[in-house]
This record gives sequence, structure tokens and C-alpha cells, in this order.
Amino acid sequence: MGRAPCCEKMGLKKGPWSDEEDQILISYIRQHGHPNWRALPKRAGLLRCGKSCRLRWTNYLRPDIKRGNFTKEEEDTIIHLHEMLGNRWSVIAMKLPGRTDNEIKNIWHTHLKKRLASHQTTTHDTNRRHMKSKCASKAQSLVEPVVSQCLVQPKHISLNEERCISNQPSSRESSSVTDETTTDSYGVAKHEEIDHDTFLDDSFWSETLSYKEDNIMESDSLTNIIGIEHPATSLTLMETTDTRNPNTCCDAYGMDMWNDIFTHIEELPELPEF
DNA sequence: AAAAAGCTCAACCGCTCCTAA
DNA sequence: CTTAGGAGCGGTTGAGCTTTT
Repeated sequence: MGRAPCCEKMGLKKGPWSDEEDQILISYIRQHGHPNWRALPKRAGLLRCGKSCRLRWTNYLRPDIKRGNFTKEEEDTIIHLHEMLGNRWSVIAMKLPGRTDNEIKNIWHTHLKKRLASHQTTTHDTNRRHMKSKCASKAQSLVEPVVSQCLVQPKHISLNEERCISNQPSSRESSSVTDETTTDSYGVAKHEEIDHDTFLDDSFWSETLSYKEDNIMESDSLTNIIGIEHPATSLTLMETTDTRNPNTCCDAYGMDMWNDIFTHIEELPELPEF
């Protein structure tokens, strides 16, 4: 089916945002929220398309965004989650409160990919064999109960609910792993974050890192980690893998499944912090 | 000091998913 | 069931900045 252009191209500004535009957007969302991004720029008096406004807000203006360099822990988290999830930046961002998917994507392409590559060259041979089985079994023991719960329990988070949550100005990143709702400094409803960085210990990071060896890893590890058939499709993860996209095995699972996984991970007994 | 090369990151583009009519 | 439109995601770009030669 044909798609309407996301905005009227004529007369709409592109490129970097000015301070004035930022202030207009902030004050508008502060007052009215953003129930309809498409209509927002017109109502706010901005010569931007709704998509551009949404991006500017979610990636830069949101009050809960953490600026500054990524910590070692955050980088490790990204590396590890990328091992498990592939380029699912928005899902990865859920585990890094205050960080946006765009930011994570950038940091991955500029720093972590290189770091990982260099790390692999040093650990490739020594760790390759025994780590594969060790990591897989450890990861499986950690995640399997969670996944099992997801499979037997009814969905707690429907897509509709998820959308509602993700529409909160506090962002989708923290939506699935929050427990309380408060109000932020802009007067917009906000979920308070809890500490998400405790669900895996150091050895798990390094072992998983060592395990990574080629493109097969992503689908392979996920299969190892989850080790189940998808209940809805009755297809194994490997069978659902699209050759055009190595991450497609994950696509058999909706966002709500990842929400469930992360939500349940939070419920696991606390593990040592970094 | 100047030019070239490399890096960073905000922003855009095109696509898919979901929902409502 | 089909279609249209909104939202969100991931890939990519390019201007500006920094480092190297």
C-alpha cells in the first residue's frame, strides 16, 4: 500500500535545531504532552515535521536523558546485550536508563565494535572452545526460568499497554522496568527507574565476550540461551532466521517478550554488582 | 600553521508494525 | 478485508570537531 509522506516537505525546516525551537518544543510538551506527534509541530508553531520533533525530544530534550560519557559498566552492558539481541538498540536502551537508542547505536559503531574486535583477536583461540559450552549453559540457566515464565504465564504487557507506556515522555527505554510513576521537572508523567545493572556478574560479561566469534553467534547464542521453540509459531529459532537478517530469529519474539524478559530478570535474586 | 584524515553524534530516511475506519 | 495514517526502529549521512602529519 502507498504511504503518505511523513510531512509536507514544503516549508518545513530541516537540519540542526536552534535553542528557540528547543524551547518551543519543551514548553509545548510540558504543557500538552505529545499525544500526536504529527499534529504537534503545527500546534506548537514549529516548522518541523512530527517525526523530527519526536526524534529531537526522545534523543536530546527529554529531561531524563543522561548526558556525558558512557561508563565502563554501561559499555559492558551494551556489549553483552548486543551479544544476545543484535542491533536491537531500543531494547538495549531499556537496560540503560537515561540513554537513548540513538546514543547507544552511535557508541557501538564508534567505540564498542572496535573494542570488541580487538578483544576477540586476543581471546579468540584460547577461550573459543570451552567458553562456548560454559557460557551457553550459564546463560541458559539464568534466562531459561525467565523465558519459561513468559511462556506459561499470560502476557502481562500487551502491545497496547506497551505503547501507552512508551508514549510517556519518560521514554520507552525505562518503561518496561519501572515501578513507580512520578512527575519530572517538566511536569510530565515519569517513571522512576530502578537499578537494572545488577542482573549479571562480571564473569558472565567476559565469558560471553570471549565466546563471540562470528556472525553465527547471534542466532546461535540466542538459541542456546533460550533453547525453546516459539510457542506461537512452533518454529525453532533457527528456522525462523531470515538469511537476509541474522537478527530475524529475534523477530519471532515481540517487544513485549523482551519486556517480559527484562521485567522478570528484575525479579530474580540480586546478583553482585559490578 | 595548514592540510588531511579520522572521529563523533545529531538528524534524516525509509521501512515495518500497529490500529482505526 | 482493505486502506490510510501514526509511531517507532534501525541504517545511514554529513557537518563540525579533533587529531595527526
